[in-house]
Amino acid sequence: MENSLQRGSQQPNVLLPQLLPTYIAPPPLASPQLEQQACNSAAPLGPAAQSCPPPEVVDWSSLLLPSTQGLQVRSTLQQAMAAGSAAAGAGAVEGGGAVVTAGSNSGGACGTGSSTSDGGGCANKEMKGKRLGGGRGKKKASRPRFAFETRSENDILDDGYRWRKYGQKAVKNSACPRSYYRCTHHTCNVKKQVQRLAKDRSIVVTTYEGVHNHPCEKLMEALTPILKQLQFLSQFQ
DNA sequence: CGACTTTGACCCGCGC
DNA sequence: GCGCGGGTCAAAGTCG
Repeated sequence: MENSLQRGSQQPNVLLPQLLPTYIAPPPLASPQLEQQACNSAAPLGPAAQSCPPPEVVDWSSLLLPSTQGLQVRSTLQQAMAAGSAAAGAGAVEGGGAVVTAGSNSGGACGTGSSTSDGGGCANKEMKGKRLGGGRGKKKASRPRFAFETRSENDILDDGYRWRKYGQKAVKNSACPRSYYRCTHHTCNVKKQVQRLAKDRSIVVTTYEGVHNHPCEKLMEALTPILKQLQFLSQFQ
């Protein structure tokens, strides 16, 4: 295991734009469509992929710029998102390479697809029996969900929230495994899927599902001093 | 010791 | 009805 990468804080040390799914309520898409979009963007190989417009490609590194440029991009993306990503096709924000550091999520080969018989891993297969009561599996939740692409060397975008990985799976027609993350906040049930494009591994497809019901700690941290400064300065006007 | 990742197995929806 | 594939669970392992 090489989870020596981002232990404790899956986030890279770079604070990505907080625009993400958070309080910009993502447009509730018709779930089937959305799912398909997310699907297609994640594994655009199938024939159906053609019918689905490509999601936005965002260069996070540009968003990190302290200048207004970053803000511009943000607003652009926000608009795109607000415009209803289902309609997609929205303007693609694209840029050069990413500056983001911190190791990628390794991932790599895992029990692929329909569970390879590896022999390693789970020692006690008895736990199979235990699991019977867990009626979860795939539930087509009609929660707000949207996907977008980012160009980054990082699999995990630091959107200011903390995520816990709860699964990884190889996806059909894609050489890259898909990782599943869940917001670590107790009351928050937001999930996200992360997968690299098979044809262009520099692009990460992130699919968010749900809306955070709690403030973004990092955002608040970052904004607090600024707000204080603004308050202070406003006294002299 | 707690938080997190890894990873095989399980569950279930959907297409055929 | 069956099989496939995606999504989730949870034990085990790792790390700070």
